[in-house]
Amino acid sequence: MHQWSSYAPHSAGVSCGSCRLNELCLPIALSEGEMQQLDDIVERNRPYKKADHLYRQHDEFRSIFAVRSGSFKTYVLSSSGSGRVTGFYLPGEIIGMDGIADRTHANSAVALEHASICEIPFSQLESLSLKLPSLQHNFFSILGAEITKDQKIHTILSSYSAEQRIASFLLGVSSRYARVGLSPTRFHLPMTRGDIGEYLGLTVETVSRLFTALQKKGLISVDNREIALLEKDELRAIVGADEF
Amino acid sequence: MHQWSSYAPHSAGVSCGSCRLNELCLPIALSEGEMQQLDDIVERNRPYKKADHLYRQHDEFRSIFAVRSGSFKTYVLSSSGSGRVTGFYLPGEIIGMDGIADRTHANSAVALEHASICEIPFSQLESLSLKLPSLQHNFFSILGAEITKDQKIHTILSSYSAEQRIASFLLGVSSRYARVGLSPTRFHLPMTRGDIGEYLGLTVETVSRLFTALQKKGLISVDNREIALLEKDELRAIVGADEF
DNA sequence: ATTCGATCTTGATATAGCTCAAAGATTATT
DNA sequence: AATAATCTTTGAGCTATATCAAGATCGAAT
Repeated sequence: MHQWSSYAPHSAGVSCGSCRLNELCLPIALSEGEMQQLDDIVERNRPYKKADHLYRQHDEFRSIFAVRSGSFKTYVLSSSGSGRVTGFYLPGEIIGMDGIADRTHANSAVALEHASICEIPFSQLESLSLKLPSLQHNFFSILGAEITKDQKIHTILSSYSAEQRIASFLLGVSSRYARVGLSPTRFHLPMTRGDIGEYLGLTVETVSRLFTALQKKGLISVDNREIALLEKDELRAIVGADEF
Repeated sequence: MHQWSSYAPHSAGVSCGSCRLNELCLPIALSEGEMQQLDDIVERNRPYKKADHLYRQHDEFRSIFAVRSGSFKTYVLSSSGSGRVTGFYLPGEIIGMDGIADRTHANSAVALEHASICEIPFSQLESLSLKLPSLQHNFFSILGAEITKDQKIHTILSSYSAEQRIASFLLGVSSRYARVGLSPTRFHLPMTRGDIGEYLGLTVETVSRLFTALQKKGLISVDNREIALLEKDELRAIVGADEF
């Protein structure tokens, strides 16, 4: 499946136990012994370059992947050829659950920048989950979180204005960066305006215009893909009270 | 949580083993002994009347539910009070997975008509899944299918025209009815045009107009909520080659 | 360093679907 | 059976966002 470079597969001495993301990932609340068993099935592949695919639509589903560094987008190709982005995955997040149900990936996943992942072969994860109740529980929670996230996007797409979508998107990225200890107010967007548009059901032009508009209102500052959230409360107000 | 009428809880002699939906539900491919163990944790509550809630947004998550008969919708209330429908659930489908991640339901679920369900307490399902590999496997698949379904709606909402959304919706309902052995070409819609609109990100008026338009084109026939799909291939063509 | 392709911005115009409005049909309630 | 409430349809006009177009900027590759 993967071509191995001279890169040592288990380079950087990385293990779940030593990973700074282990409290956000599959091993949450696992004992040391349990984590070791999980570690034994995790494959730490070579890093991915920008535009490398993790898997492609219709590929056989074999593993789920935890993003260790960098970022990915998932997308589907419509018959007309134009893709639609279905998700963005940042460090500490899990990709590939779209293949569980029918053993075939429903999306393609591609790196947006240099990135590294932990590959967890699904059949081994299933077996181990039978032995480690906390692991089974964690994995159920991760699947549940993906469901909740997707349903939230459903609400966003079915009822939010373009401005609300963009505000909601920026706040979402902000809290996802915060989760892994990065700044919630200044961050780099790894995806293009076009990607954001496809994800939110808007055109590139609308995304660009709204970035400009929010900047003119003083709510954010935009320097190409460097974003600063200057007035989070006002962004929240745009989205509507409930969120974030 | 539930008020018990004089209705006998395990009425109708129903068990997973005797349920005509067991090949579409949690017990797929379970041995007789395994099915019996699952049966022991399933609670078959009194039927629900139209507008009865199965659970409400923010309720503590305790169980998932399999629809035995009738149908439900799930929805969220926005701060502005207007609800947005997040899903419809027909016989043989599972509701409540929106509560797994943070132990609190993200949606409300309400019966669209007289309906009955099987309640499966989640903690018992987790315990039993540790003992029955096939059950764990099935539940992973069901969660995965929910994820795949939600991502498909994402694509629909982010890129389809109103006509494509309606065509896709009707074809989707059709195949869901077919799955439980009902006619894929003539069926009753349990939800209002307004519900469909909220679900698809359209207004009632647009939904109504498109039903009329598709009828005028001869692709469907509409008699209030009785729908007949007359030209499935043309509906598929509207949606775009790939689907259904 | 230069070039080429990709990405981003901004403007002008078009349109799909929304909003407002009102009447008709269906379903629930007394 | 009558009444009320909800749901559905249809029309007319409006607006948010798409489309089309053209420059400007960025960044990867030579």
